[in-house]
Amino acid sequence: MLTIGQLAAYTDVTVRTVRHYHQIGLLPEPGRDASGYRRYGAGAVVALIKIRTLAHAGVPLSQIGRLLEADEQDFAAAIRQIDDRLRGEIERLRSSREQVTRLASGDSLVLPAEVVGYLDRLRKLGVSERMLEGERDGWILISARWPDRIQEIVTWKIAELEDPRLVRLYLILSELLKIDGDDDPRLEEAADIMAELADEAYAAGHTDFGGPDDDPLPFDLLDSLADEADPRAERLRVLLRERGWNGWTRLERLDPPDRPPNQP
Amino acid sequence: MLTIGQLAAYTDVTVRTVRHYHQIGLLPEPGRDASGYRRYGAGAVVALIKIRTLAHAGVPLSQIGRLLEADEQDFAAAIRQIDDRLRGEIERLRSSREQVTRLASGDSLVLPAEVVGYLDRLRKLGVSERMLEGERDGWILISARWPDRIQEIVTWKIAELEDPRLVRLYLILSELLKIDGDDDPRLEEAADIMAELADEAYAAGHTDFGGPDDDPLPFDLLDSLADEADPRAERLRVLLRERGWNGWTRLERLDPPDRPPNQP
DNA sequence: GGTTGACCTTGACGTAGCGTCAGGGTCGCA
DNA sequence: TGCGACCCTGACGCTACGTCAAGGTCAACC
Repeated sequence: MLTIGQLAAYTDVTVRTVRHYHQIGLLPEPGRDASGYRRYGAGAVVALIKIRTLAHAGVPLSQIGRLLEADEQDFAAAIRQIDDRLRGEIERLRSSREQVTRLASGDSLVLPAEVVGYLDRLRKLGVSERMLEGERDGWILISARWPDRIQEIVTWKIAELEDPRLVRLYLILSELLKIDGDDDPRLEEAADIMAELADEAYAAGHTDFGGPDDDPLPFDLLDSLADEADPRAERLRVLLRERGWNGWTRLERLDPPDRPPNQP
Repeated sequence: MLTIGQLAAYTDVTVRTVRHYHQIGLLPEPGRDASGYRRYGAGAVVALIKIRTLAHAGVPLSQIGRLLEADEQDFAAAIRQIDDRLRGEIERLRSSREQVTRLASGDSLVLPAEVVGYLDRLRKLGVSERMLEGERDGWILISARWPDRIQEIVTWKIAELEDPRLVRLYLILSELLKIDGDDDPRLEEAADIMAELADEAYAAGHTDFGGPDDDPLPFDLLDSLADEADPRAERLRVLLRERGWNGWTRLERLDPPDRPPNQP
């Protein structure tokens, strides 16, 4: 006859685990010896091994009791179900792991590799770290909303960087973020560039500025992300309104144009 | 500005989760509007996405805070650690799943396929289901103790089945289990066969009857498993002692032989 | 025969990451 | 003016045990 410790050691579980199984009625309480110690026979070892095997496979303890008493058909069905759960769980972990391996550097935090490439590109162009942090946060929002289209979007953004005016825009904003002045003339230059680019795109018939669907929330979020990062973002929006464009990360043509604008 | 429900929907977590992250200080409490509702900006969305990504990857919430503030080096180290954990977890689940797929039939409950084959073999020889259940339990003990040697052991047991006397022994025991009689003469015949086989093996120089190591516990367990299954097992042990053999699943030569034995 | 250390007993609280009421107040719309 | 869908705090529940606490027991050693 075994003590609880010997039983636990033999079946490679903890003593607490055995007692827990008693508590929930999964393993029957054995008889006691003269001093009140539990004494186990071989049957308990077998029962505990069965329980342990199923529990280790992720079967909820609440199901194991029924499972061990089920007939072959029910058992097989339950096993299939458990296997499905396991497969799903493995898949979930596998994809999590994929995500995590992308987190090797701070830059790629929760961002797909494509976006990291884009950010690196900006960095090489001379965009400041401060600006890059803002970009990064923006891309986090974008990646969260359109995880499937992220490659397409990045490709498009990279192509846009061919235009030196856009690069200039980035560098201006980058510079402005470094200083504190509230009315730097370069803010106007930035607005000029943005409006100019928007005008051209509009003329070329591109109407879906900035995004592939109709949900305005992501764009509002991107806008307010900029606002939270720097108060001058709002000033820039005002300048853009003066030039006939509403919004910020997704520009909308103001029709009829209201320049000068009525600021509320 | 978003309400907590909108934030949760956008980041694909539950409202309760957001509140939980506030509680443990992982996500800062935002400002409140006039009626006490929490109002979130875009920064909160970004922060929550970061948290969610790490949490989903299995990073403990208690580490996520530090992780998000760590520098690139610490971050990379932590990520490696997390990746290791994930890999281990996946491996564990994968092996669990392997185990579970073996559980397709009741027979194979927690038993490797080789053993199931052996049990099938016994069944075809005409061994009763009652007897098979006992065998099954015994093999569970054996598989638990020598998982690596199970193939070897099964192979050896299958080879032994070539001897018609052993088959006869199984069938006798099988028959005896079906009836209730306490002193069937076939019990003596069984003991005769067992002693005869043991004598031959002893003469041939096989000293490790029944098992590949010196730990007596598994054999004691196997013996008492038989005792628990049927009280006549003890009677059989007595008969074996009379024939010069001690034990049951692992026979030991009594030297000097003490026949007739002194029963206590 | 006393002491020590490893075991056993019950009981109860702690853990992680939320889910799920309960008992309220609020918003927006017909 | 209601109604349903939100929001608030507080608190208990869940899984599968881990981990004290406060005792009793066993075996060995001095």
